[in-house]
Amino acid sequence: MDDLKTIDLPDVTCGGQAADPQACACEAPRKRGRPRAFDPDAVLETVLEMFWMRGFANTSLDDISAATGVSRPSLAATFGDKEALYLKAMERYRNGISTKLDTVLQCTGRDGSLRDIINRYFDVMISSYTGETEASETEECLGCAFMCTALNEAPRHESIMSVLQGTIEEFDARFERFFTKAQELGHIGSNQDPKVMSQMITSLTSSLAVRARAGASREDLQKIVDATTSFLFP
Amino acid sequence: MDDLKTIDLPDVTCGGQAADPQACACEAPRKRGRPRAFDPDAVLETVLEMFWMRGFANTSLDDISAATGVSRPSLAATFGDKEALYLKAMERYRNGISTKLDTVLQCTGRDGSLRDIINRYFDVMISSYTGETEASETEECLGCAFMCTALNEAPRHESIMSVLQGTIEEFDARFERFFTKAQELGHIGSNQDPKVMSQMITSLTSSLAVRARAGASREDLQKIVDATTSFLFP
DNA sequence: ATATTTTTATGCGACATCGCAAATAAATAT
DNA sequence: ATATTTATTTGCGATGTCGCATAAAAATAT
Repeated sequence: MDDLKTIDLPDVTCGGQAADPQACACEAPRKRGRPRAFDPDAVLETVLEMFWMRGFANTSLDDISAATGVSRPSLAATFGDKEALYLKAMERYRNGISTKLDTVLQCTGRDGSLRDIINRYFDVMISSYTGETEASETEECLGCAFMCTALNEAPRHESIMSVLQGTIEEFDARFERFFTKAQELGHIGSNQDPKVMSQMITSLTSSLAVRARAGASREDLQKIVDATTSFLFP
Repeated sequence: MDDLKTIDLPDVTCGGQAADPQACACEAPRKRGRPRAFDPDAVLETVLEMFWMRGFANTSLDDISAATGVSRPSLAATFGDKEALYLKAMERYRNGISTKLDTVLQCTGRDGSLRDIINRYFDVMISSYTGETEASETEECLGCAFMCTALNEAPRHESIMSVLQGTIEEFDARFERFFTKAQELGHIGSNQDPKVMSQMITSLTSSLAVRARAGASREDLQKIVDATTSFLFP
């Protein structure tokens, strides 16, 4: 259970100094004290996987320390307390998805039909939720790392709650922009409401996340998506 | 934060012996040993509220013992370990909702149009998710007690995972039956697919649960429902 | 070389959490 | 009345969890 999936972010390794001191090609002026012995970004990746599968409360700092090889005091010095660490891991997660969606949800002139774009979108999400990126058939039921854990903690952590709200708003806004533009380009009729369309998409997305967590396979989810999209975009 | 909402189940107090020994009107032959000093069903109600707002891992048996006045050994003797207690509380929760849906989702000859029925359904769910049953304006963000907690624990508890799967299947099946019957009665066209319709409803339901947990008000959710239902049932 | 800065290593202490065991209490059966 | 059954009470012990404090290590600045 070590290779969940690698979300490749725009490599911001520097500033956080990589494990190998000289390996960092960028022009960051070496900081003064003892250099870090670990890559914070790699640690966040591991931390994300742990929170994803165990949740916030079930993941102890000792567990994280053991899994990453970074001592607890070092974790605290780098990321802050457990809640801050969780938020940073989730920020990473959301950024990873967000950049993928930036690529997929481009509704310029013609990158295929609207339905194709939406299908590509769901393909990305299904991959993320099932962990079946290419051929890495993981046994685990992933779902959405943020939803599956944040819903549980939201009432107890003001910060998590507000990030949860923000994420939903951001998602809504993204799709409203998308469908508004799609309408301007004539991909959907002027009688349709972009807000309603985006509600359909976000609803289905949350449903996929839940079903994936409950063990639904890529095929199961794909069927649902196909049925819905052929209904919405006939 | 004590009065979340009272899910009134068909009163099965007996068999579990109420607090007042003589108050039990039913013909259950008094059991042999010392009678219970608490009502297991009332305890389950409190336990449900606690798990709902705190999640499984964040709710300790000591917390529950303190909140209910029942000692930990008594809890263990009555309900089993923490996981069993959680499952029983959630079973109670699901039963409460299920019986409400039995009432609401009757698609016989004419109890109003299909759209009215669906609107009644969402009204029940919104009430449940926001806790605003009549005038009990609770500040808390409820969401779905089961979704918000079970998604977090599913990978770690085989039993919770399987109940989660079962709940989803049951929900799907319920709506498929509903729309199939609605189609037979001519409420939706024969060109429409009951399976797709039920997917739309369950998707929107999960979306409402998530949004409610993130702080959406009844009005917020109602807007989304109205927009979607007027799209689906024009 | 020495000082300064930053990270790492080790460990302590307070508290929470759960399972379990033993003693006590309150009812019914004989 | 006595025995039996079931619940309750009390408390111990092992483990997990987190924050913090202190000492050591590895780099740069002067």
